[in-house]
Amino acid sequence: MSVASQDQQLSAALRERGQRVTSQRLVIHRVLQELGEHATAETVLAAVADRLPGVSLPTVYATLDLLEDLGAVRRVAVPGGPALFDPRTDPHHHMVCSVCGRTEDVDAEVDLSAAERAAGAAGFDARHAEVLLRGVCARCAAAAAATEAPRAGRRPRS
Amino acid sequence: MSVASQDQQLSAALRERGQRVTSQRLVIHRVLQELGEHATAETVLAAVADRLPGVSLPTVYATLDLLEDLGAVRRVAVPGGPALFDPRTDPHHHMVCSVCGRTEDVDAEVDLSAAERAAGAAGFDARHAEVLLRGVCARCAAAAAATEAPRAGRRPRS
DNA sequence: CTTTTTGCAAATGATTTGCATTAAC
DNA sequence: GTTAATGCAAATCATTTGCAAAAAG
Repeated sequence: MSVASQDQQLSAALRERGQRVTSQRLVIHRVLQELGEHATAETVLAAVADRLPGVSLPTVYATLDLLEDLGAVRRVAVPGGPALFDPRTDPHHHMVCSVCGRTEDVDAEVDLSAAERAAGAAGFDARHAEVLLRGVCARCAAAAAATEAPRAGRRPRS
Repeated sequence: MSVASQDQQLSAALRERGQRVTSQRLVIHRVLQELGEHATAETVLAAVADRLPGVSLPTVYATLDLLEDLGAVRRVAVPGGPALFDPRTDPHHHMVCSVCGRTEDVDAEVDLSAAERAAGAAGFDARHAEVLLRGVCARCAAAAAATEAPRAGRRPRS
């Protein structure tokens, strides 16, 4: 899909909700698409700053929030880390490394209908479903094997 | 399982790792079991305070962290909210209301092996997998229907 | 006795809010 | 013109850290 047509779609969606089409919204949306990968609000701000001097973090947050609401972006909750915003909106899953926080996509066919049905039965209107994996990434596993580190007291987040 | 035997298990696990068995650790563990539902660190602190005057939040956090590591507790990442600690360790899933943040269990049989395999192929050692549903809970859906509220500007977390 | 845990106070980091100004419509 | 959106600075909230005192082994 072309950049122009993406802008079109976003503009249309905004107008339909009676919200305004601003350069910030368009640029932030584009930039996240171009990044192509999960990004924190800070990262988005940095990437946007070139093209739109003076953008503020609050605006980035507000816009990402809005885009999530519009279904144009998916928020990935990383336990104990800043939120990640994922430009991919097609069905896929995530794995999060408990050690370093690294978050990556997992492409796999999983039938989530049973979970959606159960939620629906409880009166919950599910707008989105994904699998979340927690564990240790290859890099950290290797590092741990090498270090064979101590383990005590208050544990650092690494 | 009796409270005493749970204490035993935890004590054994701690000793095996060369860590100390303290009353804080035992009580926090017990209390979370007794709460039976997802709780924030604050909630745990409040519940623990009765039986263990003087406990501090840092200790609660450190202990919940440790319990998670031991597999005695599961941390549920709620996007844009405080972390929840779930005493249930048997396989189940979660749904989070995007409006009020309410988080509930979802019991459903879902085959996650495809996702685990995909992660493993990427060198990721998955220690845990669950389905995360995001949407609107029954209560908030009803409230929204009644209010038919405005929608603009920076959006409150509600 | 030695080393880990704890409590306290203070720091940090992410995200949100108040408010005056600017930009959309 | 009106009203929503933005930028800025300051506030808030969750979580973590430094350090000396207390407790476990």
